[in-house]
Amino acid sequence: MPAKRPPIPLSRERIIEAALHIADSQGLRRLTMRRLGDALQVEAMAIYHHLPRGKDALMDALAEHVTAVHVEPGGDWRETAREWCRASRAALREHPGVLALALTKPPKGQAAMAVREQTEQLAEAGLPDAAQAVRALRAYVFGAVAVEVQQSGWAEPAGPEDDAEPWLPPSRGGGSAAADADFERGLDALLAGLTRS
Amino acid sequence: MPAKRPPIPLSRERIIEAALHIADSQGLRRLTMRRLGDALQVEAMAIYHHLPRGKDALMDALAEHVTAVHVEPGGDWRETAREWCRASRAALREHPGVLALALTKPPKGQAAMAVREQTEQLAEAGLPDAAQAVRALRAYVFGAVAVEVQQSGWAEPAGPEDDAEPWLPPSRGGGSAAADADFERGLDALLAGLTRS
DNA sequence: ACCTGAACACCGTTCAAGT
DNA sequence: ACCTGAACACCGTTCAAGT
Repeated sequence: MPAKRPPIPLSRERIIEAALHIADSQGLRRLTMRRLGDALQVEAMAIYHHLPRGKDALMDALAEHVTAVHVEPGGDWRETAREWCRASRAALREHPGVLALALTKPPKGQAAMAVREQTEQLAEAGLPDAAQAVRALRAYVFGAVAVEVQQSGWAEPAGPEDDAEPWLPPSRGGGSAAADADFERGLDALLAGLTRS
Repeated sequence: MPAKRPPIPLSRERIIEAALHIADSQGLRRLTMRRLGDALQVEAMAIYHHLPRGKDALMDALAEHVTAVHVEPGGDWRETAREWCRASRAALREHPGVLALALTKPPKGQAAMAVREQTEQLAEAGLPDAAQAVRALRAYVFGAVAVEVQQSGWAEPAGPEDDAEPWLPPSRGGGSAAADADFERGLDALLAGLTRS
């Protein structure tokens, strides 16, 4: 007989990881407490022990996970801003399944802290209205990733056959290299605009 | 006794209207076929007669409704683009409850047609790479509205007391006038960037 | 043609109970 | 402390039936 599954203790981190996998591979609408329990080899009710507010808490945690990024402030404010935007874009693109949450839920917890951190870094580096700049940068990243993911064809039928991969290589409707170039070009333009305001 | 309710025939339009009202006032997660039926004075199952693919079709229709905008092409391409962006922003802001769908679902039907129309108008007006410009403009609007709605505090607790209003006046975290000015300023910068590329 | 009733499989969440 | 079983109210969707 197979060795009895070693009962790895459940944890917030393991739950979030499994939830991201389901959301990215099957879509947010198929992310279910019961399915999540199955993926974790546990009854759905066990999850409530680690996320007391249940599914709402899970959704919040997913948005937070994909949206709480950090960078070290090297170079001038322009370069710091660039790194923030690149890191944010990468985090969002990695988990298209929860993009809707990330773009829609106001930042809480770690995510709110990351926004404050970003604002302070830019202000310290000498940018006059850092709060407004951060809003503009966040908006830029959000919009760019939204159209990239739309164009990639994620959220389409896809059928229940394909299950394992986190997501197909984003090489459709223009390809990743072109998307990268577009992103950097738009980012440069935005940074130029922020300077002379 | 009260006059027997006049049986206004159900229709796709009435269904979508009622669904938008529920989503905007109570959130997408509370938009339910049964609740939607109640709002329309009809059993939930009647809806399937007008939206054969059920809830998926409803979600598609909501995204389409809030995303399929049209403008008449007056002035140069810059002014046409501006009008597209203003109209898109207005449509998205009017229905924060379905913003997640609008930013996330690839355009279909009327929405896809609107994108094509916009591209053609800009190309006809002499813009070299109109397709790329439309992507950039859509991204700009999406991102701007996403942070505006996040900042407005929509999607917060709000409780089930407040039910009637479509949405509170967007006068929080900076106010609508400041948001309008930010939007126009960013739009000008983007249009300038599109010119010299 | 349009709507309803009953039924089915599946949800989120609670609570007492097990270990 | 951590997980389970059973239960409850609610969900999407089907299908045969009513008018």
